Amino acid sequence: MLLSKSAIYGLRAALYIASRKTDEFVTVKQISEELGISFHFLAKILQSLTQHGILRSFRGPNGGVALAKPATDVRLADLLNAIDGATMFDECLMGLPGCGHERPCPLHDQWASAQKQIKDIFENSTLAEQSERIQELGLRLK
Amino acid sequence: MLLSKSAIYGLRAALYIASRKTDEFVTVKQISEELGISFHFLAKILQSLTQHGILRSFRGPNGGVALAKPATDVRLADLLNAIDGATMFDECLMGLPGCGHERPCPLHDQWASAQKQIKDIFENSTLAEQSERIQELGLRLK
DNA sequence: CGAGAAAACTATGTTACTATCAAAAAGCGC
DNA sequence: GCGCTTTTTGATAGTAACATAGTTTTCTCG
Repeated sequence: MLLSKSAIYGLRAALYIASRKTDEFVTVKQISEELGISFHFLAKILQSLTQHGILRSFRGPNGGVALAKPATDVRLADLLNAIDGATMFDECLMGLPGCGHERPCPLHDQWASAQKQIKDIFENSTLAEQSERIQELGLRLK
Repeated sequence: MLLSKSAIYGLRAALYIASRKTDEFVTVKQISEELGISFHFLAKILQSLTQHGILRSFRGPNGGVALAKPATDVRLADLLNAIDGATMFDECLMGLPGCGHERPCPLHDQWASAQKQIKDIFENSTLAEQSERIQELGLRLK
């Protein structure tokens, strides 16, 4: 699996929040029910998004979570980074330390190309763009 | 990590064997020492390659493992398949069941493109080609 | 045939990820 | 202030991947 479950859940939840197009807070419970994700598990994931300044949260009645900044300012890569820390975008396919242009592994060149393409998916797209697409095309998060 | 440790070790070991350009048997111990991989762990991986008809093995003195068929007939994808079974080449990036052209997830199209490129790396290259490159360019397996 | 060498098999331990639960802290409204 | 709601935090299991150790089986060669 390319992404961890945590990353996938966090991604879907963030897209769900952004697609609502409102600043109102949503409860974690509602998100978990809408997307079919374990409430407690999701709560912990969203918590780390909050700590990384991607979401803001309020407790108590009418509380919940919301985006901490405009959806145009949140790249998908930021989400993955906040959730899983180091990603596989820069790792050698064969796990060799110090693999690079000077001391390449056998698959280095081909992998570098594919790697760039994957990297671009997450670095060149924002929550805003994606939620736009979701609403226009009626894409699913579940 | 895109590939599991098992897959990486198996890949490197297979390339090592193919690069020797001889039909003589190599011991698992020698491979494990040359590549810096745990002997027992590697033995288990090579065992499954043997069971899938990619390697052949002999016990006892002068025993060891060798390719079961010409290196030109072994695609890298065959190795991954034998080691890990189902790969991530056909999975949805967001883990949604039934994600496809009709009911796509938000990232489906972009991912499908990157996915194809990765798939090609493993399906369109054989042990023969890669070991050729390794010897010509002096690439490293460790 | 017996000794040694090597793969094959079985078992155990370690770590990280996934998932769930329970309690605490914080905020809202009456 | 009190009770309710909701996030936050900490603790606890289950599971799979990673790693190591030991034992058994099979083969070769003297």
